[in-house]
Amino acid sequence: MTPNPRQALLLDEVRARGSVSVEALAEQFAVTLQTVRRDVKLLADAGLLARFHGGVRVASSTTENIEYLQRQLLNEGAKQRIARAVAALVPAGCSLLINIGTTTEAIARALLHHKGLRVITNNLNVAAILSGNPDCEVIVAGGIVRSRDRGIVGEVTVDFIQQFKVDIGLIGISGIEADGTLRDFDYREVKVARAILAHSREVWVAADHSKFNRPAMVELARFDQVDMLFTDAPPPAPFPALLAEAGVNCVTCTEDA
Amino acid sequence: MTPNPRQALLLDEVRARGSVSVEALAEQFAVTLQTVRRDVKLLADAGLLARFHGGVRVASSTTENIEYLQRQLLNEGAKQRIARAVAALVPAGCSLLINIGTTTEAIARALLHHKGLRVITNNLNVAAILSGNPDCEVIVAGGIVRSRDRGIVGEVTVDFIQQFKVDIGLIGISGIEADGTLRDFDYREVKVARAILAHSREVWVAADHSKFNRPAMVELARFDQVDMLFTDAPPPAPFPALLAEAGVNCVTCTEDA
DNA sequence: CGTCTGATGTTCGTATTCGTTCGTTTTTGG
DNA sequence: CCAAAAACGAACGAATACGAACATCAGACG
Repeated sequence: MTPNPRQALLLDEVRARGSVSVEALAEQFAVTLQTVRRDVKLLADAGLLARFHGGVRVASSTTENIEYLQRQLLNEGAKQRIARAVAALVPAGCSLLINIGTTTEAIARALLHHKGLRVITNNLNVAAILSGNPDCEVIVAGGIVRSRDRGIVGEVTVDFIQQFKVDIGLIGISGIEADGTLRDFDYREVKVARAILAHSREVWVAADHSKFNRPAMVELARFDQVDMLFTDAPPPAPFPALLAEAGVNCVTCTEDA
Repeated sequence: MTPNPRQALLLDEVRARGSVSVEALAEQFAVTLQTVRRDVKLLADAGLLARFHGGVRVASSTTENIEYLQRQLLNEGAKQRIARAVAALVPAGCSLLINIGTTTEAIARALLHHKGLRVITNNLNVAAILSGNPDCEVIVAGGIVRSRDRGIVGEVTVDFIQQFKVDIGLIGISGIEADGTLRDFDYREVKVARAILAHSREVWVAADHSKFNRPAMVELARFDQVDMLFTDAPPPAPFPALLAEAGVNCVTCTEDA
């Protein structure tokens, strides 16, 4: 027989939240744990989901890359709050450029039910997540896939992005230094990010509080190139002054928003 | 067929609500469960609805991922056998072009532990799967992502692929007709597949037995362009003769291999 | 008026799904 | 390294859904 609607919803749920416990799924669908396990086994056997002890996650994150998985779990709550805040401000029908980062992936999940978006990305995970939104045109940039985080980088990628001009450029960032510079570790990724900055009418940056004062090698941009900054806790000094001076609109999504 | 007015209303109802239980439909139209089942069977056989145990939902037009889920569960065993056979013949360190299809995804999983591969693909799932292999350089083609199966298609994609020349072009296929033509449903995907054919030194086709004599719209290639064909059951007549004539090396992976 | 045909209701045997229980495996915490 | 706790998977049974066969009824048609 054809797949159960519950199984389809389960798949959606996992894709929307990244990873869910068996227990949470059982409660949500009002069935026993055993039934959830049966559904989950079916979907996992088909390669649509990946199981782990205690729960299940999207198959696209089935990497053996421990480091990346850890990063993904880090500050999960904060990322989701930031993602919701960003999604709330993205109007229907606009065009976006989204780059690499665990935060931007959370944002992609939060955009799953937006209408009429056009998204260009160099992040394989973002593309996979948003392809689940039938009302969203997803364009993926070509190039070499980094196994570390499934980002797409390289000369070709930059060239590809330069064909477009979008409403909002949405970038995650590795570090924000006290001199008002946004920085990242990989210069290839920085090249892509710069291309995104140059081809967006507005630039939004998403960064949880751990990124402030975190050193990173390659300079990506300065505050005055940024229009909005989303974070989960008030930035420490001297950032508020710097942000104000540069005219950055800073959105802080605290715990109880 | 004479479209019963009740059946038309039933169809409307299901489309409006996404999915409805048989019981609810019986109550709504004041008929017995059995009658609803008869209607539902009729409409499902006509491909207008999809049934599941306990109810019915809209056919995959609105929720396309369901259809994909179904396809992925279909012939799972056969796909895995084919995938293993293909993987066994792929030498270490070679370059591959892999296109869209559930079978090619199974192949990607079977290639997870190969060494030194270089893979170019227009399939987001293949790219995601193989990015888990640290010993594999994955290059993804840029372009528009089809939400249906996460394939990447479009002019840009074709251009992108034409930059390369690889050892093996690996393509999945929708239908193989008795006149020796390989066919697919989407002409955009066919354009990509043709580019792959043209830029591979060798062409391998993977197709489970259900693809033989399955009609599809757009001609992709002819047997004489193919070097190897992988399938899970001996091809019916007249295919063996055609394959031999065209010089195609046919690998059959039967149940107990 | 009788019969035929097609649609619907009824009954019953079969198949599927889901919850429960219990033994096994994995994880965790000392 | 061992033991407790949690999670998993297999097996069984109850509830439910399904489909086939047969009965019933209404309208068509000679």
